[in-house]
Amino acid sequence: MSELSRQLDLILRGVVEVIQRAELESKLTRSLKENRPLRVKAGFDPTAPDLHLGHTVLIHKLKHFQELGHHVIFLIGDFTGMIGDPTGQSETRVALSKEKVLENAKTYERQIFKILDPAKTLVEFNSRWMSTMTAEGLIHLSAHSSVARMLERDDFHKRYHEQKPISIHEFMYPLVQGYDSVALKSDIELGGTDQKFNLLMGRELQRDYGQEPQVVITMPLLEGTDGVKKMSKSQGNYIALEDTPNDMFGKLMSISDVLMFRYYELLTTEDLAGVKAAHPMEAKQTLAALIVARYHGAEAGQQARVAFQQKFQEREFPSEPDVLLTLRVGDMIGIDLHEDSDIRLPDLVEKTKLVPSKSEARRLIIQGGIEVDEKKESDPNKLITFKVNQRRRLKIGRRKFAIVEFRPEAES
RNA sequence: GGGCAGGUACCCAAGUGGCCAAAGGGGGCAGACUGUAAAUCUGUUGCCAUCGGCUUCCAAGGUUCGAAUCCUUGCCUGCCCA
Repeated sequence: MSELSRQLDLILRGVVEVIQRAELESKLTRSLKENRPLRVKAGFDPTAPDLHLGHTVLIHKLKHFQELGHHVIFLIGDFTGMIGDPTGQSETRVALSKEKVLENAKTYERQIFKILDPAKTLVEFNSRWMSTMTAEGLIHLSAHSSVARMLERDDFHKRYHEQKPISIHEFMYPLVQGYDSVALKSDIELGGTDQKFNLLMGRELQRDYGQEPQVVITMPLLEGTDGVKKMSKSQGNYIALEDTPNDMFGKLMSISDVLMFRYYELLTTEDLAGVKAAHPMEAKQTLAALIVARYHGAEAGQQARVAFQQKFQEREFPSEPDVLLTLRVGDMIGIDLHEDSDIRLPDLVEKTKLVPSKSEARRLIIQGGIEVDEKKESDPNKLITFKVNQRRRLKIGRRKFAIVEFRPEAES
């Protein structure tokens, strides 16, 4: 197998689309002949510091390029982050302070370097060239595209037809992202399929600025834990790389069986036929353990698996409760320091802060979602009695646990 | 600048003077069930409370015994015309 086809093989694995395939081949050929690595760019928004599994689809593809000896550029869109990606029209994003961006960038680096080789990765910020661009420059840049062109973009198009607001500044987003490719002279840009428009804008701008246009490679979007919408911070359906092992494991266990195969396909190199043959629950636990192990180490993967089995399959009280609550005299009714003191059950549940309001606590009790010391309590007027220094174990709903103790004397 | 249509709970969306804490759907939560925090079914989903009370329908005023609903002003969004 020639070096060219070996590289193509790895590069094309799992991709959705390459624009243009022929250009990719000629770039690779030239790169090999001149021994000049290609510049491969992928951009990320620093609005929240958490990377999630959805991002790793892209990062893994970057990793492939890195293994083939190309230059990988991890672009942090600190400037574009201030514009706010037009997807999800509701909330206006808060402008990030410089310190916050730097802080987020640090977090990013820590996370991506679990996959990428730090020595071979160039981390860039697009504020480097964008924050010094003059208003004149910006207007010149915006002259490179048209409103009609912008409205071709699917989400703009939809919003326009649904009579939903589109702000002018949102049109700037693709332009700035495209200009990043000009500034970085990138040969290839990677992105999710939803980024296709922005990625293509890079090609157009590069052409306008007299550069050879980049090759665009799109990767599938990973569905979030709900199995429908793409994984994203704003949807709350994400699994962050820095989730605790137990959280990560639990979230992975909550995905549907169908979604499990998708995750296997995009996030692991496991043999898919073997996965389908296995028992679904076993397969899901294996997947969860595998992914936890990658970001937290092999041992953490095993531990998370054991903890999960303990907490959910056998429904045991976990070794680490979510909350440790200490009751004081003021919390109790019928106080007698030498004997027992009582507290109303809804008050007790509410005080753990694991429930948003007392009404909610009351509902949970009536619906049978509360256990005190392994015993279901469904009377909302029930008084729970505590002896001095007594500890009780409280289970709230399916997966919240608290230990409550009554200490009349303040300590420390 | 002018004309028109809108702004309802976490989201979408019904409601055009009392029967409205506000239909329906989604999402969330709980229970049952299960191989799982999958799927399915059932219940529940403003706050406080024992009956009952309190604060909500963009905001501020007003009309009325009574307003999500009518009026005024303002803010926001979309469309059309300039």
